[in-house]
Amino acid sequence: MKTPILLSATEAEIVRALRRKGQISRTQVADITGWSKAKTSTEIRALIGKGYLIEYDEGVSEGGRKPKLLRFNDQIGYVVGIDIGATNVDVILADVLGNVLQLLSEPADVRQPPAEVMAQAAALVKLVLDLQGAQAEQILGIGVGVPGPVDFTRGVLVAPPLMPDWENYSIRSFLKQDFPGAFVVVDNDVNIMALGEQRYGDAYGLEHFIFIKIGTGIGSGIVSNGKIHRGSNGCAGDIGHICVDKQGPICKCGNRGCLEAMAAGPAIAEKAFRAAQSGESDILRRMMNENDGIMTPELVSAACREGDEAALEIIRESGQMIGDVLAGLVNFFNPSHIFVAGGISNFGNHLLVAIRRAVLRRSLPLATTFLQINFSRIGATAGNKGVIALALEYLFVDEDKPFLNV
Amino acid sequence: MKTPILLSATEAEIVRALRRKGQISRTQVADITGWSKAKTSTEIRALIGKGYLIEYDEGVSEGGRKPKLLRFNDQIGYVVGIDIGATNVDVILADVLGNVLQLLSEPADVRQPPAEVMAQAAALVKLVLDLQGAQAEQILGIGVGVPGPVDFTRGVLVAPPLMPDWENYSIRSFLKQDFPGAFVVVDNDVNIMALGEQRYGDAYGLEHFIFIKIGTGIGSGIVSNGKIHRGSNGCAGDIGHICVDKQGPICKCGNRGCLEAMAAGPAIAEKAFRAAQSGESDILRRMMNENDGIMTPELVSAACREGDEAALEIIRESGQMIGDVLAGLVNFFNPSHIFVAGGISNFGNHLLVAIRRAVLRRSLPLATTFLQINFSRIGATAGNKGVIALALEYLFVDEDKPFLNV
DNA sequence: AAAACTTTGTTCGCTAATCAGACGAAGTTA
DNA sequence: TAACTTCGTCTGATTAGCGAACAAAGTTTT
Repeated sequence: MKTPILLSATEAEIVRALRRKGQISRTQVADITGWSKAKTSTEIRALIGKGYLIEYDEGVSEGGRKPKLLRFNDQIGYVVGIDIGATNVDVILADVLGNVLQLLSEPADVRQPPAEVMAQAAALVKLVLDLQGAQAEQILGIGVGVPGPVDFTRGVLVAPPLMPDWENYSIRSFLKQDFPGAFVVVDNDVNIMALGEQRYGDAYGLEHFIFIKIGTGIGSGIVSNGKIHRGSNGCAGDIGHICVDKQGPICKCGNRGCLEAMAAGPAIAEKAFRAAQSGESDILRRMMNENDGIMTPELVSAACREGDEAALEIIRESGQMIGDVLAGLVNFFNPSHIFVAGGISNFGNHLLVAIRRAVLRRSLPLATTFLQINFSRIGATAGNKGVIALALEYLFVDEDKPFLNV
Repeated sequence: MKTPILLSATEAEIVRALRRKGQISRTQVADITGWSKAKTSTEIRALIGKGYLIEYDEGVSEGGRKPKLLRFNDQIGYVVGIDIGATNVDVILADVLGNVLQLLSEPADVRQPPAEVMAQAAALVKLVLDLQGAQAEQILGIGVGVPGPVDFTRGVLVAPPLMPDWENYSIRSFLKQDFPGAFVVVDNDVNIMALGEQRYGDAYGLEHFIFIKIGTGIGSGIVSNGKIHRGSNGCAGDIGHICVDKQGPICKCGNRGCLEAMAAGPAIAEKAFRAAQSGESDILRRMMNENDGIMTPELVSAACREGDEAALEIIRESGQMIGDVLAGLVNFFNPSHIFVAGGISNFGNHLLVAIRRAVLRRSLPLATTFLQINFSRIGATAGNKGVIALALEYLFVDEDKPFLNV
């Protein structure tokens, strides 16, 4: 099967309307597009004939005949999302409505050679297919998220710090071997989380926002004028190495005082380790001892919940540094919303309050008056939702506007 | 006359093609659009009939009959640009091809009430009309640049720090009184410089770049995915108050160590003043004495050209601080180019080198490998070109896509 | 419960948009 | 000078798309 599915300009407009509304009647399509009912009707008949749309239900009457509601035909096939994290691979099987049908997650190590990791991912894809009783040929498209900078049009990583072996490795080519009928779209993991938030989260319909993920590293996804801003090399949003303190500790990137080195998970664990050892915090010390002497950000989170002052202070410091950096970005970019996600977001409101306070203190009033800073409520699943959203984004494309050589 | 000129979707496509090429033959239009020659011919005949296009010359033969080249009809009227700076108002009269016909500049003080400044601008517009022997009715559109945050759709300033009286003052309404036939588009001055650079400068066709203006203040215009990024409140690009030193001097915004307060014109003059007084630099002292004891950035610039080490060090410091901030923005935004303009750009290569060095040191390799940082070669005139580009941008609009209530 | 209205979606005839191809005009090349 | 090219127009033929009428399936009024 040829994919992505090419649509004429008229068909593409119907699909756009349908995507916005989820379900739609013929009359609504005519209203939205401005076409005559006649044209609308024949166009939709054609789309149903091709198997892309189906009449699935009757809507409620508004004083007359009930409308027949249309939606995408979930029988035409599946989309797959592959969310490659630093330590895990998630594989999601969904129908073309975006409903998640199967979800598998496995530990994985992206420092391994790309062929191995991708083979693992491909095996998982075959597994979810089996679980669903589906065939590989039924996969229409695959969206892939990777924790590194991506050349979006080529579907290739460029100079990824976490996974140097992946340089110039073509994820698209690999997946094309096992799933020749499917198109493959690859993007950076944080961009994908931002996309997920925009499609299925609180960022729905927003024009300008920043999605920031704080875990082992710190990265961000940027949406400008409603579209993902990837930058000229696909590495936009890499805020982890913005300098917060010229005298700060040396980061693995070689510079001093990077945000990531001072405020992310490892830095938090490091500070907590010292607080535990020095006796500054009994709670942290106890927790660390119960954990074989290993300090983790999760323990700090637990200590916060118990009200441990040292742990709280560590979190506040992180929040302030993150907020200081965000303050500059708010001045520069003027987003309407900032969404915070990642392991660190489990630290709760203390972190958020510290971030907000730092941003408000250092940003211009005009930029902060309507600014909202919140945790992503879909947080941990934003990536999973995003890879599906990415695949669905390119499931139907306007034949007049070719965009990438999938 | 009704303006902006509304075009059907087909007509709009021809206009887009024409804007890209500047001049075009019917056959080229048919090739670009994919329409039949018949349709192309009749559509163009209609546009000529309405007076929007003219056949102005014959092109060179490519082995057969010579094409008749089309372009916009410069007889249909004029566009006006009003570039309001902190200390000057520039008024430009141009034809619809973007050729500057008249240009007047007058000192002005934006701290005056807006009605006065706008009256001055309107008088200048009438003056350029007289000089050209043209009538007010012939003005099709007016592009306005102002040194403050603009709500683009309303054509109104919001919370402008330099010009508080302008809050909620409608530039559009004022100009509509004197020039009821013209549409009015208002934008921030740095956005406009970025637009000028994109249309008439070295940024031609670039997708992602930052235009930074360094003068009394420091501001930037951002282009993402080929379009001006204005942010959710229209104040994106306001990088002058990003913090470079938490222990720095207090800025007029109330915070400490803002980039603007430490690296812009006044800070440079201040440092030079001290160098002159302390005797650290004889050249600066002499120059200041010859200037009635008043130190200005221009004097520092002159001292640099004479090789004064103290002056050069001041410039290097400014460059480094600007570069430090830009480094963060490069990581975040990943532009392909940064263009530097404003009074400070007269300081020459020492400044640029210091900026580049700081950016290269602190930004990620991937983001800097292909990054170019240069002075805007159209620099001082970028704003003038930008206001005309802005007016031309909305001269013809697609009737199906209303965008602003001009 | 029948009659009158409403809304949805299809059918049908007509108009206008648009195409392919022929053609004349105006060049260049052999 | 003849042969070929390219540009733009013109001419039927086709088709896309509209409005209006209509059938289907509701709801509201009487």
